[in-house]
Amino acid sequence: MPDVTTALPVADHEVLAAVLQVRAGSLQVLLWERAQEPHAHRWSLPGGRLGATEDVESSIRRQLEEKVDVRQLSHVEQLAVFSAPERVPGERVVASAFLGLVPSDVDPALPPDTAWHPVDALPRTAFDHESIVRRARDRLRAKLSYTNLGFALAPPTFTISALRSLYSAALGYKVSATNLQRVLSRRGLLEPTGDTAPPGKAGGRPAALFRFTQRGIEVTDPFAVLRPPNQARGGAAT
Amino acid sequence: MPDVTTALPVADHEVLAAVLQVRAGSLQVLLWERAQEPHAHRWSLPGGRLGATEDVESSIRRQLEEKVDVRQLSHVEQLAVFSAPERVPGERVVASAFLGLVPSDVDPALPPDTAWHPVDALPRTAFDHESIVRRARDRLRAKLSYTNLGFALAPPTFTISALRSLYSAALGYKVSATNLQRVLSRRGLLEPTGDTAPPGKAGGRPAALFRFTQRGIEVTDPFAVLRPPNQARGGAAT
DNA sequence: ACAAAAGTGTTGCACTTACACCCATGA
DNA sequence: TCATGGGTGTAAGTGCAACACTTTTGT
Repeated sequence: MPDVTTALPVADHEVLAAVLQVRAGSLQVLLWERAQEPHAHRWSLPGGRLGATEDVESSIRRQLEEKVDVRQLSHVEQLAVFSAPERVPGERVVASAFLGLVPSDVDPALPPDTAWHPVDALPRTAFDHESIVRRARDRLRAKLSYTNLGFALAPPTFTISALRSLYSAALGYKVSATNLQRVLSRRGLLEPTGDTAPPGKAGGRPAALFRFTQRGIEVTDPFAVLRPPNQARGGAAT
Repeated sequence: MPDVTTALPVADHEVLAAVLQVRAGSLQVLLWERAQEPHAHRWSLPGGRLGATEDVESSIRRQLEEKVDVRQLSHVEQLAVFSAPERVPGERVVASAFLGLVPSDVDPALPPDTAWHPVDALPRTAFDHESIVRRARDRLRAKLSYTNLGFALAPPTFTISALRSLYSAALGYKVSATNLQRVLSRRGLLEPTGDTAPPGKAGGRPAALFRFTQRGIEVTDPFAVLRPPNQARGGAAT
């Protein structure tokens, strides 16, 4: 076998984040436009080199500070390592990719070279960043179904129809407000604040305001099938 | 903010794998006993340094060759990056962790310092390897429920009761052979070979042999809830 | 014939979607 | 009082767990 271990260290390490937010009815990702070669004028994920005294999650939070205030990030999680030797030109760089989420009610001030782009209509992207965005989008879509991750897309309080818009935009298909409310309520994830939102100009019943009962991520629907016997949910109790 | 980016490169990169197999009715992981400091006599996951010309998956497959023939690995996937600065003593090392699976019918020849250990009764482990094993176990358990990953634990052909034992051992709770067969058959994952296995000494009806229809991993149960409207599975068709 | 093990039929329950209907407000 | 949008009741469909029963072999 060829000796592939001779040149040590073999790689620098960078961290990258696909920061997603529902904006103007579509799921968008934060990108910045490269001014310099390589891949000048292409759009790139925010991030940078891993520092000596930080782990990858601390690092991505630190690096995002200049784009988005960390307090505005409602959720951050690892996606995967991207490590193809030629993934970037020049010195080899291994990347740890992250998914970040921002609630729909915040609109961070951005540096001039930075902008939001719909994930389903990306501009020309640098390196392998398009596949990272796809991974982030797919991860979000999956977790919206079996966890409470919706809290990370929503403002502190919201109407059911506003929440429906967020889920529809993130998932890419229409969601029924009726069923969304029932699913989330049955799981105990939603509670009414007692307040109502003012109706629109055309009138109509004022919508009740809700909040998520928990702000941290939690798996709410752990087993699709093959559940343990005699558990509370699922199964027939004779 | 403190400058954490001065010392470059900040880390070497290693790859580690939790290789799991159902053996003797329990889910076990492949570990080797460290002879030297640090952490001498503790048990460690197989792996090693990332080479200059390989990506992390190629690397872990290469490194595992000396423990388990790569052809015997039925599935390999990334788990996560472990990057705490002090996770190993001395020079900093960032680790990419993998889950590997071996079918229950193979029994690889092992180096003398290497052995299988039940994941729920681990010996004293080195560094952060115990949490990597836990992550691997949890990932396997989750994916057994919503993908066809069972194929990676099973021999090419098997009886339903043998498959039931594998699922029970991996999941950690009893699974009904009746319902397991129905769930997998309904999804089109199982097909009869036409042959039967000889009955035991006490007699009994001979068991039919089955095989998985696909050998690659595939998500079979993608949405727990919030399915797209008017899809084939789930929902009420009027 | 009897015991043992494998596989099938049937029933009941839980969950979800779809759709109709009722409720609250502004003009 | 009428239009508009929010919220609830109800029925239908699907999938899974439990358990009884049938089938097929060895002794």
